[in-house]
Amino acid sequence: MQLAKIPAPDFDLAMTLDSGQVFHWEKAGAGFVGAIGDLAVYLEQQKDILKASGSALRLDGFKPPSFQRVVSHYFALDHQLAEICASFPDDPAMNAAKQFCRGLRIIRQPKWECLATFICSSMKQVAHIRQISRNLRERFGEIRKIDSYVVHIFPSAERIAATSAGELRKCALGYRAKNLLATARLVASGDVDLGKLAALSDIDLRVRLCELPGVGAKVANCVMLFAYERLGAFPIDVWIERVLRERYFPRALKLNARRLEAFTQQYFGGHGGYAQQYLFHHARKTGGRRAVGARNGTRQKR
DNA sequence: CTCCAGGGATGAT
DNA sequence: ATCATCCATGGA
Repeated sequence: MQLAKIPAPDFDLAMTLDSGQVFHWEKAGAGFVGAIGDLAVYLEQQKDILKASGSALRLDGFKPPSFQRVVSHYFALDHQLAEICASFPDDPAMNAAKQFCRGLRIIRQPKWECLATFICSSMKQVAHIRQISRNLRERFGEIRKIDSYVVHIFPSAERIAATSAGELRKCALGYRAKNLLATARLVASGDVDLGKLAALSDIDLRVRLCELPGVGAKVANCVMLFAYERLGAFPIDVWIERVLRERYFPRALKLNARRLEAFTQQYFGGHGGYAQQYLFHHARKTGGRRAVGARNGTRQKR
């Protein structure tokens, strides 16, 4: 197999793929197999070199230089990580996360795939989101082959729109099935043009995304960050909320979502999305989960 | 403001 | 083998 060699300094492939922003890459041999849009891809990292091979359904006009550009763009190898990290606030929680997450990048995901996946993510944990993504792809996604691997790419909005809520439920979507179906229909019909939304301001984009079934503030911010390159978008899930409460507001009792959001916007600044991703990944991987022995009765009241 | 559906992976017992 | 826990949106 022929592997393109792509320079990738300041990049940690494994950590990036395991940081809760993308859910379809699988370990394979010394690397990972997955897809970038319609393109099946195998990847492995050796120090500062990313080795990659890809195969499309249509072989015409597909040349290595453009393939390398596709991979570099997807993994945002052009993001100036040093500058981004230097823009983070200087506090103990942030500094620990920054050190821990060296090489973690916010990647550029296809819009529909990202939106659909995060609609499915609501009330789910990473392992389960991966399972749902696999179910959807294996049931509805087109097949590609890369080397000896078989890859199911993410199904289009049109394909999802042509299914039924019952079919989607078989993919373990539960009540998310009707939201995914409704949003797929809006996108497939052209009533919503995800590409055109890219022209909107952050505020307007968030409003438009939140109009879609199954999309609230958290999912909208994830899609803005991971598919629209709005690096200031700061999704607040339970992990991040826990970090914020414990590390930034250890004494505050009344912190509603509105106040938290106002704080994150002004405190973390234009690269807040990166800061959030680093805090999130660090918390998730270092047992940030309050010592699982929440046994002795004291589950706070909610 | 509060309450809660909903369901599969995960880890504790 | 059973049981509690994790979780975001939207509606009551």
